[in-house]
Amino acid sequence: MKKVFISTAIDYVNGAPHIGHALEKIQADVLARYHRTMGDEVFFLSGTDENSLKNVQSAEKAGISTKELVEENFQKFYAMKKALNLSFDDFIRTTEERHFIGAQKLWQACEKDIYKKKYSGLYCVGCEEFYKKEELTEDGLCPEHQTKPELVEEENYFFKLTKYAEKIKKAIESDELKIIPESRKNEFLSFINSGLQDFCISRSAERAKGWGIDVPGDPSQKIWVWFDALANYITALGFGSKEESKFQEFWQSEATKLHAIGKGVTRFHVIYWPAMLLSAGLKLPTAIFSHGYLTVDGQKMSKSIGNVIDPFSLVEKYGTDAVRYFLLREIPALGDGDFTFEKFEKRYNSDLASGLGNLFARTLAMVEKSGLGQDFEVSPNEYTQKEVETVKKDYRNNFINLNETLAEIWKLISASDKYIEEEKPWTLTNEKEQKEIFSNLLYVLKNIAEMLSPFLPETAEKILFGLNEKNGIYNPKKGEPLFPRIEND
RNA sequence: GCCUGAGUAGCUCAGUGGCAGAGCACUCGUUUCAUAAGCGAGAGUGCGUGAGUUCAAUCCUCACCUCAGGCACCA
Repeated sequence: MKKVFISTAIDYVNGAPHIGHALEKIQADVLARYHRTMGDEVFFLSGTDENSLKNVQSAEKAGISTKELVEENFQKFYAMKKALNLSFDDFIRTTEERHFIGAQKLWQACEKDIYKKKYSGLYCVGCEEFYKKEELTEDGLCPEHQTKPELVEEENYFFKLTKYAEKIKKAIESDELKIIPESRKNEFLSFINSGLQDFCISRSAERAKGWGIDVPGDPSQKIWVWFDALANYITALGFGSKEESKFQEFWQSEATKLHAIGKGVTRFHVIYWPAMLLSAGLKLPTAIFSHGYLTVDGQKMSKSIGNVIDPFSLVEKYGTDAVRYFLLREIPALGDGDFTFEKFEKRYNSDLASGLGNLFARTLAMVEKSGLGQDFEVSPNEYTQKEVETVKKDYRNNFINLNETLAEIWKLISASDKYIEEEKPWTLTNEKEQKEIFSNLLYVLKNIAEMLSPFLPETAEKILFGLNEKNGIYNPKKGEPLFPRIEND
């Protein structure tokens, strides 16, 4: 049995989740469910990143404690699990003790590559942030406060990234660390070739306002959030704790280890994270699945434009599987995509209501009306079996391109509708002929449901429940429409 | 500014050195097993711009334009 570790990015809890967050979780969920259906043993992880300084700032703005803010927003992110039917095996918050312990252990494991260095930069007291010259206004002022930033010098810990450049490059080149999509691979190879520099992995506790994880042995410094955040993937598995069996099983083994992340943070996952792991003498992830971003009506989602789409209200209005379907089918798995209600409803009506839902309904209705629907023994003909096998093959080979895989499944739906039209089974009186046609249709529906189960788990279950099959014997019963049509006036 | 990728029907995209494709949307026809769903037909003439290579370019080369991404401490 293959072991598979799949993670989502851990979200930054200074606000509520939007549909872009939902996209990534759903994609990762599909991959996790897919591997389970293939018989693999899966550990699927998600979580929240709670140690960022930004949380401290957001809490101050909101006039509540950082802890309160983080707790409130964690709840909102965690709620996606139920709303979107996500099958996480574990959910880690970086403020949990197990994470603190593990992150500090990881730091210690990297200690030979960590050194202190003075760092100076332009610091805006108002923002409590360092700015680069380019980020300032033309007059060299803070863009937020229009004040002149101070030149601040701080001693921080740095990590010897340079030491691992070659090894990382080789891992990427050889696909030992596979970057999906391939197009990003070259981007990072050229990034490495342009020369890496050591990076800063701590900030002063004062600047962090006491929020975050202490640097082991130096409480005047906090671990930089990225070093801390990346560690979640292994601290959740018990790294650094007394009970490391999951860590051994799913990380330090030949297990597939895949991180699903947004394209904007790919660098941290293909360069910094591997370097940290190499330094600590640990295994590297095997694949980075770097998805694109969502726009709404062609525009970037932003609070000021007011076009942020809330996944919860979408689910409430259209249902979990409809939301999952739209995001998985309309948005290229590895590219950017656009959300509009118009597109959503179009997809819903044409693919789900008129396509899948209608095919299911008409098939069961026909079988029911024919009177053949009891203890129906299904034996599909060769042509049908072959057709299904062809789709299944593509399904397995190209699964990662989730939107294309769905399109492939839909070809079976369309073919079935054509088949029904050609055969017109309701006009037949010959029972044998009818039986053959229904046999083929029920068989296709069952396979569609099985292939669909990672994508639309509830719908797949409903279809299988309706087909009511045991050992090739079906007792179908028609239920409520899977996806009632959306009527707009 | 530099690097990479992309620019094809209303929309989303596939594709090939030799008469330009699919799905959705649209129009017409048709059917009733079905969620006013299905099926068939049709219209759409479009390969970013300019030049070059070639018997022949949407596909190759060059330049340009537009867009997206990357160019280190941003979850």
